[in-house]
Amino acid sequence: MTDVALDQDRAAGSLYRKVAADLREAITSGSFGEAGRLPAEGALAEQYGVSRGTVRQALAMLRADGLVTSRRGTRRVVLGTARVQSFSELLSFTHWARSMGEEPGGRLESLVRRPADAAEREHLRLEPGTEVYVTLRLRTLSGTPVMVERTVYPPRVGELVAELPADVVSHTEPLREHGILFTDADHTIDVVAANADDARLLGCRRGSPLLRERRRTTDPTGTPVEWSQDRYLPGTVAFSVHNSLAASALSRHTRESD
Amino acid sequence: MTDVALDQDRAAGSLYRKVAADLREAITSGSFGEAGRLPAEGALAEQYGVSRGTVRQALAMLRADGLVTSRRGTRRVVLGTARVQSFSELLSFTHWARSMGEEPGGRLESLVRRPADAAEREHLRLEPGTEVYVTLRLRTLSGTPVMVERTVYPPRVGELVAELPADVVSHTEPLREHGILFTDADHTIDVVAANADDARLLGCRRGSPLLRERRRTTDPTGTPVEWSQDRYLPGTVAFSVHNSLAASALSRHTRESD
DNA sequence: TGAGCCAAGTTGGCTGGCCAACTTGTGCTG
DNA sequence: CAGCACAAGTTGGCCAGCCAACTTGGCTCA
Repeated sequence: MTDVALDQDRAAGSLYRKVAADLREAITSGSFGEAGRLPAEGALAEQYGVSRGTVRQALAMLRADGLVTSRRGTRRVVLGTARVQSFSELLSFTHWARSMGEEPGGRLESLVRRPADAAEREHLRLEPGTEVYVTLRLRTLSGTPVMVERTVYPPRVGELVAELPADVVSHTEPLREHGILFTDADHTIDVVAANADDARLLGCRRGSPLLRERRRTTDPTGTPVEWSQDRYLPGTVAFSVHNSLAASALSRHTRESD
Repeated sequence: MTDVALDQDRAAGSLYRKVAADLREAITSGSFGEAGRLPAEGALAEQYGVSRGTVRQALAMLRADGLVTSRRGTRRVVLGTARVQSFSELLSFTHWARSMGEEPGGRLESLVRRPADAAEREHLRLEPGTEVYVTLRLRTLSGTPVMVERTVYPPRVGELVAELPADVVSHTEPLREHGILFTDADHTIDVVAANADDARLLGCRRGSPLLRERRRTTDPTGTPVEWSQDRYLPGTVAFSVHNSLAASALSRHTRESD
């Protein structure tokens, strides 16, 4: 809460991220009370030794995460002290599992290289005839199977994935070290019936319902780096979203439109 | 794209919203090409006759919606021309259905008033002994049932809902006219089995899978105004989310934690 | 006592400016 | 011809200031 707190590298680089991280911690630890009020922007600015604009930038992040309200004329109010997962926890099964204290596992069932079909070319923005790498992995939490993951990689990424040992837990971490960055993702969530492979791997009956998440991930340049389809056993996970008039990131659509 | 475009009340109030709305339309109509580049911030600022800061505020919205990238050193790149639904389309079944050209319908199955249980008090932040209004509604798209909606309202809101005719299609619209505003929502999405009521109303078998969305909505002050549980027939809808390192709003968690 | 006015406090919005970090293309050099 | 250095262009970030819109609580007045 003091200037000293900013000296710690609690967040990368920019001032407003540090302020946001500090405020986030203060909020979730209950410093302002459950439905309490935040100090005024001006007071925070003085406290952190930054301009009001920087404080507003930090508060906008907390606003988007649903931690605080923001309303002209009144101090900001603490909405909830619930922990908010970071982006990477959503993107990486491994990272997510570890942040919950569970032990993530993964077993590569198959990895094939073949020409991309029309849908894959569309999603990964590839030229006709381009080859893709397709993986099928069973994912476990503390030993119990929870998810089947089918991922299609473009050549540049797939070549690196193919080099990885079959028992490597995380794919995204070694990819990051090779300069493949994951910065944006579009997710679609619905329900499907388990096929024969799903049933065999997850130990459920064929036709039993699975929670499906389809995801296209891109790097900072907007180039697709992965197109994945994950199928979860019901009861193991749920997806949670916050949106607001101020900053929305969620939409709902019918099956046909995708 | 010109100053003239800003004269139209395409968006409420603030300049940056108008700029954002205009750019959004230009992008989705393909003015910059599928994976084309946007003009520089400075050029846009001059074009719209606003400061660069205002343009940046507008672009931040498009960034959060996943329409454009943003990367230091390079012009912004168009990520996708896919239409992005507005917040209200997510919040209101009625609004959402109409935006797709479908005819939304709703039939009130029951409305009871009773003391809130522990979970309801928790979600709506009510004092022990407070009474809530609980509705059960069957929702249809162009006549076919797609969703069962169970909503719990706090007294202030429930009193208004109870006054509405049983066949009114939209609840949120009349509520807005009475000063009840919906500005923030937390959603949780998972799979459940249909119970007897679900099966009867939706015409499916008992135990068959449904896509469940639980939602707590708050007004600008952070006061909860509704707690709802919607159960969709599989294949009728999917939920779609965009997130990015820059502005994330999504998280994933296990069943136990909620 | 109750209603309404009013002033202080607070956030929303916008401007103009400055510098740093990064990308890209150009042109030079070995 | 390959590779490197460099400059121009662009976005990220931060600041200081100003005004408008709105909320709240206290005060006044009937």
